[in-house]
Formats: sequence, C-alpha cells, structure tokens
Amino acid sequence: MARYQGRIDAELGLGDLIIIVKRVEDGGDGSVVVHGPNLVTPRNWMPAGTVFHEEPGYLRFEHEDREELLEVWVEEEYHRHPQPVGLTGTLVKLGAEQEFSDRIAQQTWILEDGLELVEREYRTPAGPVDLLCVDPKGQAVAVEVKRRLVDTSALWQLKRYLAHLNQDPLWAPKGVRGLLVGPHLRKPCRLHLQDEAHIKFIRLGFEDLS
Amino acid sequence: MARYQGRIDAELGLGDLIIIVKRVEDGGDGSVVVHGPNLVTPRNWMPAGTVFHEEPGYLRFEHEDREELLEVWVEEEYHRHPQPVGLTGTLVKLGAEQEFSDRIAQQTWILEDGLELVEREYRTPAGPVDLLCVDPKGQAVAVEVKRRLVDTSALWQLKRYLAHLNQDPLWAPKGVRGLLVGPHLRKPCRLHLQDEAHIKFIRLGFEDLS
DNA sequence: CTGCAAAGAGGCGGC
DNA sequence: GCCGCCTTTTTGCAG
Repeated sequence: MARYQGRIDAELGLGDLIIIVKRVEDGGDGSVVVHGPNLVTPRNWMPAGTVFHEEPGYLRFEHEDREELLEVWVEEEYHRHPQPVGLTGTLVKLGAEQEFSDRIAQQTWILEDGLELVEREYRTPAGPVDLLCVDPKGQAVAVEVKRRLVDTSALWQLKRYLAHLNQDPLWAPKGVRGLLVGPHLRKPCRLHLQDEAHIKFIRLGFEDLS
Repeated sequence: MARYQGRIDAELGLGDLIIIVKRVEDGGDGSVVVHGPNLVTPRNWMPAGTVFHEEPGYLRFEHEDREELLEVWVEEEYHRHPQPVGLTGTLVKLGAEQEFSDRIAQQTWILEDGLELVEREYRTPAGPVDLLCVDPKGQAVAVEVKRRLVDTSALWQLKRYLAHLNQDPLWAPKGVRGLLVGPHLRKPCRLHLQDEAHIKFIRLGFEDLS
C-alpha cells in the first residue's frame, strides 16, 4: 500500500510490489521506482535526489527540494536484496531520430533534386529546424524529420518554423517552403496537407537510406 | 551486458542491472524492465506480451508480433527472486488533468462572467475540445485546459479546434473564440497570443479551484 | 535557469 | 486497428 503526494495525490491499494531504491550510498542517484505486476511504467516513482527513511513496515521516500513524498506500508516483505553498485554499463543507441536525421543531412538530394543543406538544427524563436536547405532556385526549404510518424502536430511544428523563417530578411524575399519527411503520414495530416501549397510530404524510412 | 533489436539497435555494456520480468505464468503481462544504477527510466525494456527464454548465463526476451528482441548476457548473478503475483493494488490518482478539467467544468464562471458549459470533450475531427461553452451573447467559446504548462503546441491544438468549430453551422454564425487555461504561460506562446484576437489565456491553477 | 523536442516514449480512451 | 492526447511523463540539449 502506498501514497504519493507531490505533483498529484495518488493512492495505491494493497498489492504485490517490487521496489527498486537506487540509493546514493550504494552508488545510485537516489531515484526510486515502484512496480506492480504489470505494465512497463511504474505505479509510483521518485526522482533522483530522493532520501530514503525506514521504520518497521514503513518506507518513506522524500524529496525535499521538490516537495514530493512517497510512503509505502509493507504488510509482508517477501524479499530484500541490498547490492552496492559495481559498474554502470554504457548504453549506445543506433537508429534513433538523431541518426536518421544525420543520414538525410548527408544526402539531401534524396529529398529533392539539387537540394543542398545550409544548416542543421537552424535556430528559430519557435525552436530548431531539423534541416535548413536551399533549392536550385535559391529558395529556402525547411525540413522537419520524423523517424516514425508524421502527424498533424509535426505539420504545425513546421508551420511555426516557416512563419518565423518568413520573417527572416535572409530568407523571406524568395519565400520559404517546407518538407515533412518520415516513413508514414497519418491520414488527418495528409488531408490537411492538401490545403498547404508550400508544404510537401516525402515518404522516407530508415531502410531507404544508405 | 545487453542488446536490444527492434525499433532501434541498442547495446548496453557490462554493468550492474536489475531486471524485472513480469511473467505471464506468474500473473504478469509479459513486460520486462531492465534498470541500471540510476535514472527513473529503464535502460532497456520490453512491452507486454514478451516471451522469456533462458540458457545458462543468457536471457532472451522476444516479442514475435512486434519483432523485438532483448538479450542479456549474465556474467555474475547476484540474486534472483521468483514470486508469483498475489494481488494487484488499485491506483487512484487525484489532481491529474481530468480532475482539473472536471472542477473547472463545474464553475465555468470562474473563467469569464456568465460563461456556461455546453459540453465536455466536444468532438471535432481534430480531436476533443476540453470544454465547449457559450458566453452571455451566445457566442461559442472553446476552452483548452492544461494542468501544468500552456505552450505553443496547446495554442495550435486550440486553433485546430477553432478552425473546425468555425465550419460548424451551429456555431459558425456568431463566430467561435478560444480560451487557454492553465497555471503557467510560456513566453513564446504569450508572444504568439498577441496576434490572436480570438484567443485569450487565463491563468488558473489547481489551488484556485474550490 | 528556461525553453524546446525526442523517446525504442507508455498508456488510455474513442471510433 | 488507427487516431488523438495526457503523463507525477523522463531525459537531453542548447541558449
């Protein structure tokens, strides 16, 4: 049985739990996760920097700075296994959006004939444009890359960028258009795109890149 | 040491791990989480429906439908504790967006004098409007509630709804305007709002509601 | 610190 | 199944 108070109030009824306490004294960061019998996401958790206090049948996890508190009442403890941390393994990820975007940046012609990269992560007040390119006519092309799914929010994200780029004296004169790039276009977004003369979708998956 | 292949490729180097296997045979849903010595989020995981296979020093978690595979090579096993699930506790959350929205729905006058609720979760093709209201003049008011932070994406979300409502013969004649409600307005959104004559922000936190 | 967006996002509810 | 959206999102990064 547990209670969390902080960003919300939450009560967790009696049931089996697995609690991982990543204690600072043991080499952890002070975070805590409380798992139930299913789901990938924990039932309760506490962020890094949490302090652990214990009394018989009662566990208290407190994060003073954030004013968060997690209490667990233990009716029966099946098992406990303290274990100081020896080694933290390094995690390497390949094929996330960063790499997808990298690869496209190196072969922008795959998007459109003669398209050339100007800058990656070009900063606008509304956020960074994945790829800023120019076409053979010298018109700026803002490219928003999604590794999985291009939906309406991606379209609006790109429209925000375009709105800002069209204020930029460097690009505004010739106008700025946009490209949405990803392996799949959601239908509502496709419909919306019909009304967007200056934005096109280009279907491209990881497997299409060399 | 672990390797994940599926939505991406990931390799996790040698290090201490805690693995929770929520086996179906034990009452779980077949999901798996692999935790390192820090962070709330697991280093690796597998979704519900994963099948577990084991050989000495080697754990294999496979999800055939999704074509995902997680392999773990065990150099030294500190401990293992099998435990069938007895009871799954019920989790009750208070103070999430649902309740925030509920409370506002019961006192829409707190947003504007004379504002009356027409419908909650009013469906448009672009998604559900949190609160659809009418003002004393009979004009429709679409309200988008955010429990934490009102940012640009919330603004565009509301604009999508307004675009659809302004096509609706029931509301279009008198025009439809919008309200963004939340405890905090991000600056880029505030700047953007200056150009939106028909959308206003109302600062309102959980603590302002009775 | 704020702002912004990705994540192997997960999970939920609606249609 | 697709779609939209909330999450105690968490995490990372840049200005």
